[in-house]
Amino acid sequence: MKHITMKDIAKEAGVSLATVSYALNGNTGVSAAMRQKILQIAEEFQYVPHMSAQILARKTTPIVCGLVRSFSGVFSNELWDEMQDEFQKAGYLLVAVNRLLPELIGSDLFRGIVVLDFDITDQEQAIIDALHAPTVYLVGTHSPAKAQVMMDNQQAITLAYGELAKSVHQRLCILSGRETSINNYERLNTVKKLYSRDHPGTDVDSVVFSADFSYANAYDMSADLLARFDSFLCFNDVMAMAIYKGAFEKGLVVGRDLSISGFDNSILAFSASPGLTSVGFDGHQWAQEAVHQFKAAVRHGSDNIPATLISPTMNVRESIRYKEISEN
Amino acid sequence: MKHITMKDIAKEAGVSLATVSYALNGNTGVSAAMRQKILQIAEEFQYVPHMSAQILARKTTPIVCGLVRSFSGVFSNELWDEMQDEFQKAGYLLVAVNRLLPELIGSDLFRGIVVLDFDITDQEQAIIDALHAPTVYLVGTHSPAKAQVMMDNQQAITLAYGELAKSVHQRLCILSGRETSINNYERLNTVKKLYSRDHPGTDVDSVVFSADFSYANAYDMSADLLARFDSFLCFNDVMAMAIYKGAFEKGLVVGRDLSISGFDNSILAFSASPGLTSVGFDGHQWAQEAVHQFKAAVRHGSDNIPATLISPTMNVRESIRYKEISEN
DNA sequence: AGCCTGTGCACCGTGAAAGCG
DNA sequence: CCGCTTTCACGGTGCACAGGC
Repeated sequence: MKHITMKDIAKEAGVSLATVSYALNGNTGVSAAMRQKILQIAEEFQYVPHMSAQILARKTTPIVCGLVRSFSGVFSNELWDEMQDEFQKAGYLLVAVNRLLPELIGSDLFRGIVVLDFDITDQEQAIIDALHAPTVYLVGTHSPAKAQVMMDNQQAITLAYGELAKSVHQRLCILSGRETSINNYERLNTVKKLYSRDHPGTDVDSVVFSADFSYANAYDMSADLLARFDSFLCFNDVMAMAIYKGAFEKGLVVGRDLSISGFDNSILAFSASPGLTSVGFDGHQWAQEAVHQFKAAVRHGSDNIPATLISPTMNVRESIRYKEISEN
Repeated sequence: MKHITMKDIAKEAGVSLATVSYALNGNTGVSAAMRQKILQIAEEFQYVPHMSAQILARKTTPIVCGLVRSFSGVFSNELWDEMQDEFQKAGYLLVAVNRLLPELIGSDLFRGIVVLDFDITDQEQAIIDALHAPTVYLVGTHSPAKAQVMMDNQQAITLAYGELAKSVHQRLCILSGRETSINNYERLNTVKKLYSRDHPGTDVDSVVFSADFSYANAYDMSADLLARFDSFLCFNDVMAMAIYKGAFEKGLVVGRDLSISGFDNSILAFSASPGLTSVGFDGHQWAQEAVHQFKAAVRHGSDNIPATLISPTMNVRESIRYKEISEN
């Protein structure tokens, strides 16, 4: 089962390798008739270019490495699909990798990197930086001067906070995530300001609890928190589900006895009972911006590219019990 | 920012390219001292082999293409991690792609394919078959003679059925998935036999409903189904969550007024309230078998490799209300 | 001459076989 | 046989150039 090469096509067409190359690549220097003939033979032979040889000869590659470790949070199937589409439209091929293997990403196989995941460690950051390859971060990085497409955490958490403010439940608990996360930092910073504005004189830190974005941690804290609070601003959907569970076990009904808002608008949010009100981000827009940034990084390097912010959308479901509004 | 090549190392070490090649590849024909020197220089220069050139020269590649379209079902983050680990141990590098791009998979860049997803279309199947590349299916294929690592659907659905049989709720509804799915076929076939055995004279088909593995479909049917049944054998967790929602909206409590079992043991199952009893599969074992099959496919081709079955595990949570057992 | 069509060949980075003291 | 070098092949690219009208 031999692989078809340009040589086979050249022999069949009775021309040289160079002519075949020109014809297949759409370059000038071949007559329309000859190009047609060559393309037809290529089709007939089911010719597929040898990617490695192309990369070697062209000294560039269309393959983009997507670093994605977890699919359970905001990086959903939808975003994954959108990313593939958008990169493909731009002439790239996106593949996903789980781990930062230097032998892979340092090997000139990839045109660049899209970091589609949370919380790159310093060590991983160092590996990426050492590559000097076009890199786009979709999740926040400690290197602020890099190409980034961030969610607008400030706007998003303001939306969530505002939604809970309309609730009958006013004993607010803020369930935050991992301290090292940029997203967490931005959200926390914003919500602290909002809380301090609305509750002058009270200590914000007394209502902030960190569960590391983890279900298990949030669940462990849930019984205690539910005894003291009735309104929960969760920094991701997973932790919100843990509060659901704690409430369920106490016989409390979400959306009646307490209010919750989530973050990410993941599959958990709409499949929960009752549905979890959650802020999310438009995957299509995100993907488009990512490709846009990537192109810029390819042209000018990853440094000093202004970050793009993705606007959040509020997905209202039934997890918040609103005040009765006296409008007639 | 020039890429370091073997030539640079050769010049630095004062030897030929071939010597560098031998030293780096651990081949004989180099003195221990020279090898040491070369390795040290490579380290110092942070040399990373040019993967494309390696593939071209070696006429083989360590990269394996994982075809994965959705991460929401049984193919979880856990399995993705396990796969990476196991393939890496075996000397391969796994990357994930969510679309069957002929220009990628036909390009000799990949050593083979691992189909990690559900329901390959006939067209996609034809593309894969035409490649004659080592291929392992983790999800069931209509080509039965191919290397496969399947979940033991028969045993799994028997476990789920048996668990529901212990429930106080005996008006059983079987919520099945997509008709074209092999997994669905196997599960349905098995459960029909079990049901017919236990309910002689009744028509199995009157309790089987297909919701295509989809949340929306299952939700649309839920109100009707809940009026007629109180025990739900769901062929995936997503549909089970839709029944949760329908029950919630009717004021019914899962695990008290009705019983449900899921399938996949996904994040939905343990984060649901109450926890969803669900059969799952050990990701580690699955990954190990996949690599084992892949190696066999590399050696002997993908045809006529006996399929491996992965045993299910039953994860009991609180979604089933059991009969009181009079044991003292 | 000037334009068009097609060819020869050096090159990419690596690996393997053959050669040589 | 050891230790190293020379040479070629891998598949494709694209420049420089040749030949025809």
